Amino acid sequence: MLELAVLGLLKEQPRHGYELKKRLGESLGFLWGVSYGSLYPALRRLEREGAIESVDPSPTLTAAPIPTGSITGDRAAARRRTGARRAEGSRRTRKAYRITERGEALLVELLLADDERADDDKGFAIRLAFCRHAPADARLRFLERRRDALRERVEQVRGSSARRARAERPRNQDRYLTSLLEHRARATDRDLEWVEELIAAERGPEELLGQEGATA
Amino acid sequence: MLELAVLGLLKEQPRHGYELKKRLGESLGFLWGVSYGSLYPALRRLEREGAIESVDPSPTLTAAPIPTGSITGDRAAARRRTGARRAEGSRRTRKAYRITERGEALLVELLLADDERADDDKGFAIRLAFCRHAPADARLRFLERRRDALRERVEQVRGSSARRARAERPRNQDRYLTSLLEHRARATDRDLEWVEELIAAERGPEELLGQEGATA
DNA sequence: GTCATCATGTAAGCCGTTACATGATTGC
DNA sequence: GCAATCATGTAACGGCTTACATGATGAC
Repeated sequence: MLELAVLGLLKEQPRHGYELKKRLGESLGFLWGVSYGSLYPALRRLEREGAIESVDPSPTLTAAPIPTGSITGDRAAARRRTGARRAEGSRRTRKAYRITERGEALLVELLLADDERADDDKGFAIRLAFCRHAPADARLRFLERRRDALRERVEQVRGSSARRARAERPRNQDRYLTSLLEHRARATDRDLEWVEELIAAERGPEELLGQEGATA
Repeated sequence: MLELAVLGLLKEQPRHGYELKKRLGESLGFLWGVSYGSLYPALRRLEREGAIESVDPSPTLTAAPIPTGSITGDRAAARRRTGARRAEGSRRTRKAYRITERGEALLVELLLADDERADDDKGFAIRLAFCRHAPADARLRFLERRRDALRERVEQVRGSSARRARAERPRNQDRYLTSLLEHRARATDRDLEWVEELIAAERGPEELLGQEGATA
């Protein structure tokens, strides 16, 4: 999840850890709080796997022809000050990363991965927030998968209610669980409608948004 | 969370681990999957803390006058077979627990604890499913707390949308995040309404449910 | 020169998971 | 006597958190 978010943000532009955390907090703060204790290890992990690479230090570049050496402008300023981060010395000061081709593949893979979180509300929300960085077809599959999961859930909740109605007519002293079940059923129905709208918009953007067409 | 659920179920009646897991899976399976790997350690933890106690083995009882020696009936049968679980030998066969007074206090405490999960949807759902085992006043405070958290969230989401509208008019290529925010705002509004209904029902059960009044 | 902020990292811990090991009871 | 299932437990790991340690830079 964290890795997906990192890759998503790095696809926009190279950034360093601190900035990533700030960005994450700004856009997803309401459903997620990332901490350094997980962010930095994640960055090293991703670098080890070749999904991202440290930008700036040397001419050993594996990937594409992106103009090296300017992250935001103040990156260049920082170099002027410190002397290119001491060329190779004691490390410290900011370390920016850029996404690689492997990273872009990983982004799609993570978006479509069906770990436990695939059917999880929060997991879906986070994925959705970053799915714009994935190609259109992956995005569509992602949404359809969610739709299917929700449909299944609707069935399930219905079954569950039915079972309860049958079995627990005697000791039915828990109106809380009942109410929870009902509320969840309604919420799931709405989630489903929403996702179906998203899918429709994905397929025929012409009439549903005047802003712009397909992104990828 | 797990401990809360365990205490809740044990308040109904004494049970052993395996049974607890089954019950948990039945009633909350749709939002939770408990595993032995966490259940059994939790039981030992709770026993160590004096929140629950092993039922049956000896006449060293700390708590109330509950008829010892019959958990479901087949408990007695099991004893007949194995010889009172070998009195004190190699342990094995079922080990049932009963909630203590300390445990009942802990149940209330956990219900009202404001750890991170207090403002968390899933956390609330699980608590709600078991809050019927808490006294009425604790239940009411629990619901009010949730209501307040949701109200705050509504504000927050509104603020967030406003900030986005102001700041990101230029590079607004993410209709996904926008849609997510809107959907969440609506969902939160509905959650709030729902909780307010629960609170109303809690306060004046007369007209809202014909089944039974306050439980505790 | 010192304080706030930017920036990177480590260590310990929490709360759960899966996978595995083992034993007892029941039904056939 | 053998399989299914009931029943209890351990080990290793996962992903994330908090708290802590440290260092660089810029403002005053």
